[in-house]
Amino acid sequence: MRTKIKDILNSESLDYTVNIKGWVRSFRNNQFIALNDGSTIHNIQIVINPEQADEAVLKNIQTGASMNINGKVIASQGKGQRVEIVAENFEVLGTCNPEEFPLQAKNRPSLEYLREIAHLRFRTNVFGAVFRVRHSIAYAIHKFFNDKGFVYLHTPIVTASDAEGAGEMFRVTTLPFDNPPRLENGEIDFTEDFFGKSTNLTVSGQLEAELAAMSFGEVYTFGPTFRAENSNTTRHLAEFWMVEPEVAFNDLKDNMNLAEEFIQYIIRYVLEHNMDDLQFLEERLANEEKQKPANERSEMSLLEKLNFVINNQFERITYTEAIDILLQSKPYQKKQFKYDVSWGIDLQSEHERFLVEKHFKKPVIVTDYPKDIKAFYMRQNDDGKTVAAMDILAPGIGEIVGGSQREERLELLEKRMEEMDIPTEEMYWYLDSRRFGTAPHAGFGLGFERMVLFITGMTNIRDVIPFPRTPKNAAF
RNA sequence: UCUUCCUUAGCUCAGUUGGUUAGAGCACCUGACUGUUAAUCAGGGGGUCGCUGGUUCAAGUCCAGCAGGGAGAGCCA
Repeated sequence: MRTKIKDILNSESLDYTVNIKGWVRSFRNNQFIALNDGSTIHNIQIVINPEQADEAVLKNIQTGASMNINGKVIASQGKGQRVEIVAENFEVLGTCNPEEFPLQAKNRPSLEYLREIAHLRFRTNVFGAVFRVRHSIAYAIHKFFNDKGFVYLHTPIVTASDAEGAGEMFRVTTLPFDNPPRLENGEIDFTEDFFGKSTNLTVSGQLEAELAAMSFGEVYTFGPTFRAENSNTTRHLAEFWMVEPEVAFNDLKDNMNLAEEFIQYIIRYVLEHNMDDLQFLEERLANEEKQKPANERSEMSLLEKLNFVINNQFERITYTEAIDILLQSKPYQKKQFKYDVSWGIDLQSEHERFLVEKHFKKPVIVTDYPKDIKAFYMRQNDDGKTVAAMDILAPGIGEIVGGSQREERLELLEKRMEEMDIPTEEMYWYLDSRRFGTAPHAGFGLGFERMVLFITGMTNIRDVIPFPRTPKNAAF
């Protein structure tokens, strides 16, 4: 029966026999193996007697090799660790040629290089920590909603809905791309396609979630999402995971409260369950920041930032107030913004960063945006100019949540769809939810990887998903 | 897609105003040592300087194109 390294390190007991299996991180002095099994960021030290070992076996104890070890857990005879394992017998299960294996203990591979060997990068401390934390965040999301009585809804990955306008879509088809069937006017005949119509990968499960919310009251989705945008940034992926709660009878304020509670819950959960990994990631971030000029370094360490977010309420301002703050800001008056500020503009990155990182220095919820820069389904406010939208902006990440109260009034929704050229006939199923027992409701979407970025302090979204899909890259 | 920067050994990087045989640290290999902590010490091997073309007596170095990557912007989560 295999014992996990995490359990040995967490246990107070000594002088018991264990079997452990894992991968060699380093082999020192022909005698000391640092072994890691992924259960924790920490290694355990295995002490072997080189005189008892076959020389051929000894030679195979190389960085990256997998081993099976039986031995006794004892108080460490040396300094640097509390316990160690004296091996009684051991074997190398899988060898690892050091001339070919790139992850050697003393190497300092860059994150960019590790991205090119994403199939091996799990075996590093950084990615071990990141993906254990990623797992915890995913689990915390399900636990949060489950404990509140939400129903987890699996919305379709292949959709025919082309209406939402959340971005460019990936087409799904079985038609031969070199010679597709065509109509008389030359257009491709999608009635011949697998689904009998043009289909794409989903860009959002929101519209389907709204339908289910009209029965269960509280639902959430958590699944892959695809955007075929040619986005090359540290915070965009072509394939990413999104969480979308949708709650009947909630208004915008309820929606904000839910989102804030949700984010704080996740952070609290990770602080409670992944402190070892967070401490390592905090150190990693501190080292990365040392490379930057002093004025670009963040004022808080990773753990300080996370504690700050759970201990302080998010700032809540309306779009109109945000514009006023920007107009009165130093960078605006000194003409340091690249983009002009006036009521009606979409906030640019530089504006969001000023509000979040300079002015409020904490997460900010901006509400009630002009209706012309937001989606058709958002509830129209009485002023006739704005909609009940809310975006949560996080330091270093930008928009981490986008949500709104939805337009539940059929006539107003139909009118807005017509204004925005959304085909109402095709969307009859969506409009039916407003025809039959419509109710006020609200929801939001949280970018899962952006949340992982925020919590781990990593700076590139490609380093918080196992195998990133970005323009020109679908390796592994 | 736009702007900008980068590409030299397995990894991280030097390489001067263009000038002989392109360097360092680590990794790797060989040997020594054996309570080490990114073990240490001595020795050794390792390069189509991203690719293609151009300028020049001479190109890692200058110019152009292409490819890949980073950062920022747009779009958004």
